[in-house]
Amino acid sequence: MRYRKIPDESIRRLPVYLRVLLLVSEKGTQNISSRKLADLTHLNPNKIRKDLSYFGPFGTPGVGYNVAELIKQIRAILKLCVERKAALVGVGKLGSALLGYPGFKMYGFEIAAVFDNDPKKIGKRIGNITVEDISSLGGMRKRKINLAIIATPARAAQNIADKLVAKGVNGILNFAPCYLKVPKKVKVITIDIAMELARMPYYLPTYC
Amino acid sequence: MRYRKIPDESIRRLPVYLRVLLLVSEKGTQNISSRKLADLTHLNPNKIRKDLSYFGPFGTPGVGYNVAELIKQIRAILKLCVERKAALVGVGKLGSALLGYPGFKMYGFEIAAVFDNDPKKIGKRIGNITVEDISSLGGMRKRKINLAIIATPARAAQNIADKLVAKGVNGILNFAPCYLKVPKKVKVITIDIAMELARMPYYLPTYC
DNA sequence: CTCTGTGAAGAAGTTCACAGCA
DNA sequence: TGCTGTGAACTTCTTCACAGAG
Repeated sequence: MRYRKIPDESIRRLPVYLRVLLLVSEKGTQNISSRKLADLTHLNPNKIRKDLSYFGPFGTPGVGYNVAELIKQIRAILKLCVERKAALVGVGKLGSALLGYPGFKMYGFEIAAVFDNDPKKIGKRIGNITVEDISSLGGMRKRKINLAIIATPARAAQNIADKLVAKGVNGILNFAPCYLKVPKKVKVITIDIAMELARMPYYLPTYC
Repeated sequence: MRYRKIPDESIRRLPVYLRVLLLVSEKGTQNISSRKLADLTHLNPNKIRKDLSYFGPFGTPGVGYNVAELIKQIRAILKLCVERKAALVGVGKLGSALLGYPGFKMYGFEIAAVFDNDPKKIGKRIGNITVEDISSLGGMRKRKINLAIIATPARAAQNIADKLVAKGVNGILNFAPCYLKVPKKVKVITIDIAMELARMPYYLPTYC
């Protein structure tokens, strides 16, 4: 495989592959073909082979991919092979939901600290985590937290992002409906829930 | 403007434009240029003009776009000009958070019914809505609900999607981490929160 | 002058089609 | 035979660059 620029879209799909691979792995499946993977993900098998080929020849012609091996490889590509600690900022309804969200574990994420600015919430224990004052964002480096999840109102998000970046965070999952300005080295992924829903009616047959 | 296939990516950006237009509209701004819109959205001004030009010549050379007019036009394109009612299925932590989420209103969405299968939750009042038994999904058509939000565990999602489609729902916002098989006429948008986070480490400088 | 609208060029992403290995 | 890996073709999306309107 010669070097080529790897499409962001391919990176976006790797977690999809990982999810179904973990699923079939639990069922004891040893090998899986790109066609079977395509069935399970509803993607094109050519696309899947191409995506994987950017990183190496992981498969065996005539056989397919070894499930355990491919899981290991995708985890390595995505750098999921170490446990990652994230700070959650904002313990409103959405923040609380994320705190209890079981899905993060499968990719090796742990919410290791929780912050809010509401005095009524600070000091409160949720599960086995104590809500800290947002002004005490320090100690992130010491606690090896370099990811953060922002679940605050939009008006607070930029200010919090600035503070997080200053404290060494270099990846932010942002649920606030706004654009966050950060240094180039910091990666922001924004999930704007209402905005996702907003484009739905366009695809519906309903007239206006 | 001659007919061309409109990129899905352009549709995806229309709600972004709408959001910032509503924002500047509140501040009393009358007109806005593609360059200013680009500043506010962090997108390329050429791209913005191109996106809008697929639907008509909304701007005035030398002046820009009339904010109120463009808001009206984008709402029409996205078919957001009527109030849309959605059913929420699954009143766990995430479902509850979505029920109280204020962001839907700005695009004209209302959660008009809530369903769960937990007897402890059925009949309970949350805000001014009563949780209904999931087996009584009927009456959706009568209540003019044709959108649904699935916030259940993955194992339940497909079954619920089937029922929703049978009851006339033709747009589903799915938070369960799984692929939903639905008829072609039904539009599904899946938000897999953990999966979004899963591709973050790839972009970080951290070694594995 | 400023700013839109748009054909044309360029970049990115997908699919095809097949050589070659098991 | 079955399946991977991959150049090449194709499609989709983005950016450029500029004519023309205000």
